[in-house]
Amino acid sequence: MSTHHFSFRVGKTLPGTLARTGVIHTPHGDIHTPAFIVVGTKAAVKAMTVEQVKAVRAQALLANAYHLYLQPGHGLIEAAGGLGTFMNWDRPTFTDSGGFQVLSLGSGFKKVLAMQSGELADEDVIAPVRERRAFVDDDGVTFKSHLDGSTHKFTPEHSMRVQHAIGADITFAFDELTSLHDPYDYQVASLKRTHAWAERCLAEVARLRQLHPDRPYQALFGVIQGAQYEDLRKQAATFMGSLSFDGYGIGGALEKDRMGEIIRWVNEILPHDKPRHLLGISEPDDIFAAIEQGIDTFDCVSPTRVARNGAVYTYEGRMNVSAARFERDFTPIVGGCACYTCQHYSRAYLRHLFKAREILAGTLASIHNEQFIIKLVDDIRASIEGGTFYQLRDAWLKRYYGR
RNA sequence: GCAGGGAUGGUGGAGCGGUCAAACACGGCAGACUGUAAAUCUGUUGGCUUAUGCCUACGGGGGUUCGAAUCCCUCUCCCUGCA
Repeated sequence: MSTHHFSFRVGKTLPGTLARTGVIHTPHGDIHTPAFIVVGTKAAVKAMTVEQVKAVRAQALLANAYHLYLQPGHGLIEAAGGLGTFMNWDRPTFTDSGGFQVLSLGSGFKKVLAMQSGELADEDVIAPVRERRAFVDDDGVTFKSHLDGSTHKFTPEHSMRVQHAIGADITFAFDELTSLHDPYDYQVASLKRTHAWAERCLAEVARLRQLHPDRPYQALFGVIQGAQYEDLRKQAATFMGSLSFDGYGIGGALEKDRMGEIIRWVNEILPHDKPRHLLGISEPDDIFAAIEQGIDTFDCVSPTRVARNGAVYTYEGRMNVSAARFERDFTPIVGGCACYTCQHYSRAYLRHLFKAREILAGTLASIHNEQFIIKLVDDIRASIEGGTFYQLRDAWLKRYYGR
């Protein structure tokens, strides 16, 4: 198997489900799936060194084309020898296309990401047009930089060129994210646009590969949209599955209550011999549901973001370690946890660091949270190999959510 | 000693007769965070009880007034000038 190519091999499967183990082979090494991919948007996992990220057994890292285009300036990472070399990360890398920013800087700017359709009022989810910093049309997305307000046009071709220059092993097609609150008509129009963009991404990548035959192979994953609608998700999986992508991302608005169901619609249709990445998900119940329905990899900012804001994972659920009740709790976050933080520091010390606004607080909490979620996914992988998936799932979820 | 200026809730600091349990900031407490706009954002923050309720509170005491953190007298302490 050439180290300069990309491949995916399915290992064990779980009868009666879409769950499977596997190995994604990339020019920078293998990823044993299911796997949690840590997020390092701007070529850094926030508050963590690469050594710390390796120590929590992260197999791969995902950065973002939008941020790396704006922040260090276009061309710098390419000049540095690519993303991995630049940031001293020698394992596999992914880049997101900037598609998420269509939503997070557009209709979802300064809003919460809705995970249930009826839960919130539209005005809590949809930003007024005048406040938005991203505007979509059929050609692409016009961004007003969150850094300096300057205007940048991202098209499918542009995103692929940026990702090509960054040099990640796995790239994503440029897509449009919608909100659960966008009307059906808009979801239809948006999906059509995302599909047109997918074909443009494939064409541009083909052009770039021909132009630079010496470069290591960069895989391209197409992204399945369609929000919470079964017909649109299936249509998306059918169309995208027929194109020559190396793998697939499942993205967009996912109703939490129906996460597994939505993923199943898609994964029953997508080619079974290609990897499937679930974009932006890491809550434990979602992870179990997604893996059961055939998801191979995840990425999510939640473990580190939540950590910087004082929340840490335990087997009994997530807790805010800066709470007063931990003032004199000299036990580790999780007894027996193998992470550096739990091996050396107490809840009381972490609480102190958060109250004292010490930067170390976010680092120690991030180490624990990343380790916790990575271990969870690793344990699930082992349970599929060992045929104990359901035992692990039921016991784990009961302990964590108390239900 | 004389003249002037101050003393406000955990802290700093507004208010200068009623709409003041008292702006605002910080601190405290609680919560949220799912392809990173965010080491961020919400809520709350005298007590009792949970109400268009009562009590206690704006250095201490005493007044004026229907009503005072706000005006007057006095005491204590602090600051700035002049001696």
